[in-house]
Amino acid sequence: MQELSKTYQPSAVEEAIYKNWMENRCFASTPNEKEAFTIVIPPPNVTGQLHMGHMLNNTIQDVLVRRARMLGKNACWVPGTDHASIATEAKVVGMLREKGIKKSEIGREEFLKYAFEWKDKYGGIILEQLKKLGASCDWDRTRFTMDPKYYEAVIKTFVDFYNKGYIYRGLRMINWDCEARTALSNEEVIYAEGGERSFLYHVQYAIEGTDEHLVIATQRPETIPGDVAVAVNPKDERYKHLIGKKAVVPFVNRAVPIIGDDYVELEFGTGCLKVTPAHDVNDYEIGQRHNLPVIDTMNDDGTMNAATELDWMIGMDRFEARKQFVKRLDEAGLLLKKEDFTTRIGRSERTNSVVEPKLSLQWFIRMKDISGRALAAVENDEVRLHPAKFKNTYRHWMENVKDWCISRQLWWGHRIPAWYFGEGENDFVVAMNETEALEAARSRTGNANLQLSDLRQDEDVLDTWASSWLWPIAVFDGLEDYDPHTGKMNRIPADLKYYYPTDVLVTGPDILFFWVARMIIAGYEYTDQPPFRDVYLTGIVRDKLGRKMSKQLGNSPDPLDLISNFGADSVRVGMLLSSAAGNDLLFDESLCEQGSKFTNKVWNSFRLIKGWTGVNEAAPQESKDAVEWFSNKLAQQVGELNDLYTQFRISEALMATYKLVWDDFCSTYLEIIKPKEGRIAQETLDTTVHFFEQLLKIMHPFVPFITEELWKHIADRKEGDFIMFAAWPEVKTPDLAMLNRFEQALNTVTALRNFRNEKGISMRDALELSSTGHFDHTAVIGKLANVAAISKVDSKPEGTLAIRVGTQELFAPIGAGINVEAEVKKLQEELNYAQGFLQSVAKKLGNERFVQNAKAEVIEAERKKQADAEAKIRLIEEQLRSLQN
RNA sequence: GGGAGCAUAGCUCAGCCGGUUCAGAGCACCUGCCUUACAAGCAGGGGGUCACAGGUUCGAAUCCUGUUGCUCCCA
Repeated sequence: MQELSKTYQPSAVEEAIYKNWMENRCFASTPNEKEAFTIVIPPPNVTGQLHMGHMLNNTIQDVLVRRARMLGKNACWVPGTDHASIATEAKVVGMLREKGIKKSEIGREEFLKYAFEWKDKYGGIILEQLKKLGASCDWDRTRFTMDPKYYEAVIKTFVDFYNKGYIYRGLRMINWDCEARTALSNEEVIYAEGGERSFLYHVQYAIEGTDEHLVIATQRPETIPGDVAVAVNPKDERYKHLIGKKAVVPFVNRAVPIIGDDYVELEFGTGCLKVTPAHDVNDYEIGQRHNLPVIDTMNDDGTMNAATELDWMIGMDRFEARKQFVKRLDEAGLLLKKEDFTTRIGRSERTNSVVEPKLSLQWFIRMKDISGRALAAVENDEVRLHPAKFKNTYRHWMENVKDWCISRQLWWGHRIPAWYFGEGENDFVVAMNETEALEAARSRTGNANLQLSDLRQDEDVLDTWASSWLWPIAVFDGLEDYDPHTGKMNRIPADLKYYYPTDVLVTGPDILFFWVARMIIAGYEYTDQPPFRDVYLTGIVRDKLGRKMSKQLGNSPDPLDLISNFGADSVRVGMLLSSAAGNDLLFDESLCEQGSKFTNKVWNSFRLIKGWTGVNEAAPQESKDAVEWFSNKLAQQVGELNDLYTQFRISEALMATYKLVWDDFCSTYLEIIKPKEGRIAQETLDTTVHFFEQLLKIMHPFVPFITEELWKHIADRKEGDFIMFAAWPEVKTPDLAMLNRFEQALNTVTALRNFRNEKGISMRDALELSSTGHFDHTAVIGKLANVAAISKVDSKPEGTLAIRVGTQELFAPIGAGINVEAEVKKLQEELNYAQGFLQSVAKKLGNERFVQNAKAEVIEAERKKQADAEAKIRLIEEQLRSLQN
């Protein structure tokens, strides 16, 4: 290889390495005799762009997959994309609009053609971007939620659920997006933090047959024409007497009953509530309780309709209608008050349009009926959430789960397999395809002459999540042999059998209900097993000020820019530093800088080792000590790392790796064995290369590129010998006593370095020391602290200064410039502290109850503290005496 | 309105089934070093009443109660 540059240049190697991995099909997985380790990617939106959230999420997945591969498992990471019906349709509609084409004009078929073109053009982008990150996905397995097989699986489950009675079609209050003109699930409605500003209008209604009035309070006066009652709390002394009478709806002049209902809060507004079942969920429920009619005064696009019975209002947008209505109320003297009010306004996640509660005929899944096992699975840790605190959130949602509205008034998606043969609400059949539908319809109607042209398929498509909840199963074609007619699995596909249940799902807590919970439900429904064993919930990537990253704020760096600036390895390290599971990550580019400093450090340690020449001579003592120590340290840290990984403490695992490489290997081990002239004992060199290889392995999941590169260069490799397949270091039991002794030696080194710093003694000048005590690993101390000798003495020699290390002392000759006064002052302070400490320990030990109650080890530890403190005090006092002489 | 969670060094976090793993890590900061792998570096150092107030205990960052502040979820 060529001259090694002084700094690591990621751009020079990353692309070639990824290409090499691909050419050797390193990521491909097929079932074999090995244990499988499977992750399915949370499929990003097909039209999406890679953002920082994807970076974090996919880095974690890649770390887990790469480590599993090194543990000898058959690792399979399945990539893919989600059709994201509402988001994608909105984009395609926008694209067509720019071309001057209206969706309604071109019809369904034509529209879908455009949509697929769009998908083909943009659908692969995000996956290509993941390759830059180093993602080791099995690209051959790339799936899309609208692939023909996947599509069929989704339809199958619909038919199956319908057959099982879990799906029904009904008139319900749903969330309506007037802009996208589609229903939304509860989860797709978002509420601004802290609510939104609005007004509460106090409107006067006459009471029929009397001169009395009542005053209702409402935020939505434009819905007044849809009023069918006025409700008061039956306990409300102010209005009790009105119950049973009738109120007159302003302008419409409809007399509606005044009813009593506990829902009405006495303190809120005026205590009188207008009841408009068509336009408010709570009103709808009140209406149900009191058998009230429903008057729907609004069109699907948010304009008012003829049911308002007010000509001027018909066709007017709901917000304009509100203004006009208020104006007219005011003019009529019926508006008594307009007060500021903060309220929670639901907005569509996709269009930001104010969501309209609307009564609509939609398809629903009875969630309660199917979610029991999914709830239990998380409760009893069959599926483990990391961090576990999300169990609470999960339980709460599952226990209060509502029926799921799964129909969307869109074209891009899986079309609902229901065919209508008549005008009645129940004149439909659900079937896998037209042929089956026709057959079913004929048998239902008893009309054998019924033709396909007499049927019309439901225009709507399914909610995206009603397809992606099958993801962990469908990516393995798991439902191919499921028969929706019998509800039985005819054959379990080989891939499903081998890869499923998958091992880990890595995703954000924001889609815990949207997706994770539903996958668990679907998993049990179709496989009797959970879709995954562990769920790693990442935090949200925010900027360093803690704000969410958004296009509007422009505070989100482009991940690809980051990669080209710092290299993928550095960005990966940057993402994972301080991103504990479930904790938001306050991202800052300086984290990537830290990452590149790390890769650079690794690069340079490689350069150092590569520059050595092995010679056939005995290794010096300190090298032997260092080898023994580092091999124990490595054993200890491998155990620690394994432990951290099992707990999914990925960022801590990274930090442990970082410190092992930087502090222990580079700053300590290499500094000890580093030869003067580049000539090193062959034996030491070989061991060092071995250590380096072990370190490359444990670093590899975090920094795959540089480790693969250095793996090639640190030793001769055969073609096709990749570190990504190298065996993860074995678990060995470290010699803790040895580590401890060495640690003491390093403490001595620190004390001596500190001594040099304080006294201004250069590292170049060797120290001649003496001591009354015993020191282990003196050769190491000698090398790291440049100590010529530690000679044994019976007592402190004249003209020396004592350096305390633990309970021992080293004596150094006093140079010319010792400031006795300052030295005494410092010692005096230390003495005070030590005495105070001794006092507190003595007090503890003097406490009978402590001695009686505390565990033996604890008391023993306190005794040791006491002895150490006493020894220390003696030493300080001696030092003081000798200084003051 | 209901529920959950958090508050430890300037920043990000670990420690939280009570006692030498007890006050810790990384970054930032300060001091001194261009020591032949790396100044993207080396060595050393300072810095926290563990949000506040009570309580339990021989002993509390750790357990309990309350207060304050923040975050998230649900309605």
